[in-house]
Amino acid sequence: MNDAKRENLTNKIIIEFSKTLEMFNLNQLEARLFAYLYLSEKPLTLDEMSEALGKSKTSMSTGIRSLSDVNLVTRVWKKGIRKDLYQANSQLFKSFMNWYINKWIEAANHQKDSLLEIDKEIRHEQDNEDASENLANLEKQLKAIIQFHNEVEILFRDIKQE
Amino acid sequence: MNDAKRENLTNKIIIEFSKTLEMFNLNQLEARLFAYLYLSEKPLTLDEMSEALGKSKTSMSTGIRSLSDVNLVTRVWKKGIRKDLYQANSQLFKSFMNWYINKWIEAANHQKDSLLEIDKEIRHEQDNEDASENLANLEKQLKAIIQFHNEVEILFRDIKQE
DNA sequence: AAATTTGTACAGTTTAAACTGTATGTAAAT
DNA sequence: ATTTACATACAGTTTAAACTGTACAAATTT
Repeated sequence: MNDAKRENLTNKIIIEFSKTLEMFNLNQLEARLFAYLYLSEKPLTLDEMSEALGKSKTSMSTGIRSLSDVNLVTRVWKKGIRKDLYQANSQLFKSFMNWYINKWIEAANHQKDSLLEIDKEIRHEQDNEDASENLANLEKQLKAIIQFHNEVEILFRDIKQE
Repeated sequence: MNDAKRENLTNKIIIEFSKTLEMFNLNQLEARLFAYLYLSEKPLTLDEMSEALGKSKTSMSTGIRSLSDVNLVTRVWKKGIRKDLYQANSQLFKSFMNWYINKWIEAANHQKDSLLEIDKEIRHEQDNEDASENLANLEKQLKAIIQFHNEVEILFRDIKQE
């Protein structure tokens, strides 16, 4: 009956930890997966995770792949073991912040570029204009939105250096 | 045919801007709603938004309510107009960052408290232990998770002051 | 080489989120 | 006081996300 106690405590931790992880835009499965993996002392196989979380192996496969893609989880080799083993990256703060901040910078930058393209289009439109219409206001708002993207990008770049 | 041109440009902006807004955990409707509202020069009614975004008035109502709840959108009064009028808060960076950072701080803090409760439970468990089991490792990991929450909270508090 | 074990692609199902139309209570207008 | 116009609660529907089981290719074991 002691294993049950331990499992109960583990579950409670997973539930709370997951809530935070979901704020990083992990979906529920990914969050639980990471949390469980982190709490485990040793690397785990897809089958073990499937068993523990009560979800299909396919789900584990896709979930682990997502987490690996963003470097939150690492595949690990152990001689004599055929199955893939995975473990959570142990540097919680560093791993998550690094990934998240970069995601923000990249997104802000990319969308800013797209918006600058649109701005170009507007200005071009304003040139050969029949003067019947006024795009000036739209462009003014657009400029503010671009500036917003700039500020977001700068903020996260600053955080990156801290 | 000039209105069509303008609408086309507006749509392009909305699409790009929305992507950024969704990174703040707005859902698609909320993002588009805010973007459209921001681009509009004047406050809009639910019916106007419904018409413009091609979604039901009920959707507008719930979407606007969400945005109002977090202070991204404000209700506005104009004499002689019976319908509710809404406008986007014009201080993009300030509004979004303020809201988002507070959300993070609150969440990190709250989950940290829950985790501390669990830690208490574990320590209590360890006392009247039949020694048959070892929760030490679990507690070690839990401590690290709590520390993670601490660091997240501190980071966002720092950002808040900049 | 044959047989077994593994991860994952894919089609189909289940579950949850998003959305709509009707109904209702409230406030303004007549 | 009656009528009209409005926002939203709610039940039901549609759409999208999450999940599963089967099948298959790659790798290992026999």
